[in-house]
Amino acid sequence: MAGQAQYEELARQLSAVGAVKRDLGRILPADCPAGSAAVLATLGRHGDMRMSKLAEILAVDMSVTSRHVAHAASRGWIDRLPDPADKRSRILHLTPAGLDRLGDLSRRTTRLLAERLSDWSDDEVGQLIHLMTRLRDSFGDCRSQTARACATTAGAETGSACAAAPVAEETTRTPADIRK
Amino acid sequence: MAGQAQYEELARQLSAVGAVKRDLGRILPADCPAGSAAVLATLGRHGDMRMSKLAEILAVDMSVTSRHVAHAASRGWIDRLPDPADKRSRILHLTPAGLDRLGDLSRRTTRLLAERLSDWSDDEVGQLIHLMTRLRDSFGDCRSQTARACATTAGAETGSACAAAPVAEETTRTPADIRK
DNA sequence: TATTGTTATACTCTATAACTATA
DNA sequence: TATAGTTATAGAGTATAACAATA
Repeated sequence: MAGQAQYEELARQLSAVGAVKRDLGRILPADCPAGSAAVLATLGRHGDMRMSKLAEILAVDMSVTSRHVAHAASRGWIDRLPDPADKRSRILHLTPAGLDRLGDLSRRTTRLLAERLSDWSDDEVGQLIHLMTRLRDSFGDCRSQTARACATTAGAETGSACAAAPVAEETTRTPADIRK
Repeated sequence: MAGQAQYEELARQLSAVGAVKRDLGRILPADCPAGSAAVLATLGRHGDMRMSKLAEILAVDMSVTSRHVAHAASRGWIDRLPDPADKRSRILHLTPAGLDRLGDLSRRTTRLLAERLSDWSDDEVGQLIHLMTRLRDSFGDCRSQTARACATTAGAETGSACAAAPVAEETTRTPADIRK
């Protein structure tokens, strides 16, 4: 465990990372906001999946995911195929145009990172990736009942710690109509 | 330097950190949004400073800073004292109430981090802090002409790399009225 | 004429709630 | 009755632009 001063500093640095994210966001093409870019990147990394699974990976409410996905679909970057096993479900699938777009996004991001981190060693970048991944895992990468599905579809995941601390709320779902 | 796959993974993890930030944001008191909390934390860490300096540290446009500061000031958490050296300027100063509030924020944040990172070693937390600080520095902690002031007021800063790559735009300032 | 700070406006991201169509 | 997904609405963060006061 760490001391209070360390936690405070970590909180500050987490807040400061926003500046980096904003910089990365500024190089995106005008018709592809960060939300859609995240959708494309996630599908590119983990393959086809359902809305709920995507919402879980992105750790945002499904309503948010739905909007980002709708935008990407309207541009023809992804298809929302029917799920033969459940007619309520939709299988998200990257189209060739989506792959193209994703390649473009990758090049832009890579170029900026390579420029900014030109004096970083391969090992340092690896360490940062490792620690950030661990951080996300510690903050409940696996929440609620859908947690089991974590390692199912995404085989080459990051080695998440699914048995960590219990998390109160459920992230990918909103309370639903509990009319008291 | 690192490879493209690493940069792509780093970009994904940077995006994913948003979930952690959102979790931290959820434990804030209702009258203190993240923007105001960042203002208080920065003043608590670096001491009194001007608007422009604060905007630079937060790496957001000064218009944004102005709004966050106005909110904090309206709650009595900070004073905007006149700058004897420049009547256009204002010196931001934490009030006793602001210090109280900051203490509260610190306790909330620390509690959550301590809970989530209970299985992290002191050293691991330190490494993450180190790498995130370095990341922010690499992304132009010091931009534009105000860069010189970086180490002036904040002595115990983080050892930023002020002589890094040249940055195109200026972050704490908007184009101003260039009526063509 | 340039700079400091403020304000108005617009856009993105997010969560909550209500709704549909299935299960 | 519960779940998958959609949509409407509201709140926060940010950037751009225009403005006021001062340098």
